[in-house]
Amino acid sequence: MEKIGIEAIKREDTCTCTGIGSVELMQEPQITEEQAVGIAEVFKALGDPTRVKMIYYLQQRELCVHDLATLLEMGQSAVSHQLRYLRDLHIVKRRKVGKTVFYSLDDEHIEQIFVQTLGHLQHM
Amino acid sequence: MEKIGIEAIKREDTCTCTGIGSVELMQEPQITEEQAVGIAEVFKALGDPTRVKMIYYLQQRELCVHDLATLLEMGQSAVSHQLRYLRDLHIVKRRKVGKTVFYSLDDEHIEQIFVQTLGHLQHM
DNA sequence: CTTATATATGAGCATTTACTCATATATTCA
DNA sequence: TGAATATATGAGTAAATGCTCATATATAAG
Repeated sequence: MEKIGIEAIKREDTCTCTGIGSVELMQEPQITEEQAVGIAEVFKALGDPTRVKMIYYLQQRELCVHDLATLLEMGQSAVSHQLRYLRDLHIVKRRKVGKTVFYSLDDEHIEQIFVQTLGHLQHM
Repeated sequence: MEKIGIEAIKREDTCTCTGIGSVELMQEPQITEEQAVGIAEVFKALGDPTRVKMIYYLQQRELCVHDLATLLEMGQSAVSHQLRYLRDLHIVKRRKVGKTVFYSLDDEHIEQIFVQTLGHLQHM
């Protein structure tokens, strides 16, 4: 992942762009790789049409796997795999009642991010 | 993409989960495939560590391709490809000065989504 | 015009993703 | 206990992704 190449060295020697050394002026707290990966992980979880629909529906009400599959017009297995993915990220949680497993949103922050973004996108 | 299979038919016939027909009670405006794809597209654009860093830096100041490559410790080509991707989504815009091309954020909504999400993630 | 520099882009490739299929597990009911 | 149902999961696969490498384009300087 990390790469130190000819390109990096060449880069240092040549361009100063504005001539004011804009990179050096970048003094605000730099973002770390871990932070960037963590932020990207959350956005990535919301970055798929199937998961967008899932979260959209679950934001309205708790739903079992079967009903989600019906709403999404998808196979049970595919839905279950996606729910597993979202559960690993603590975005959804399970509630088991007999044979049935009900899913709901597990993170208020994610929910707010989702709803706020929906609001933003309506004005675009 | 659309699939009408044995699974879908079987599903209709059996489970009612709570027995109150929770799917039928889902009467709020359903999300369309196009809407879900559009929403997912935006989140997906923010769902990569490289692009997260890019947007983080560009949210602070306008930067040329070269300086971005230096900050990201990445090759010029990779950075240019990602900028192209973000530009196609109107998330960043170009400003050309001689040989140099400066990039900055192009969408106030995306910027707000990004910053608000960063705020949320700090409290998790 | 020629050379150097800044950026853009097409092709190729390894990895990741999102599904399907088959099957495992868990629970209810006869 | 055995059959039926609801969900979970591992393996396999086609498509998407994010990079590298080579090269094209655009501009400036000599």
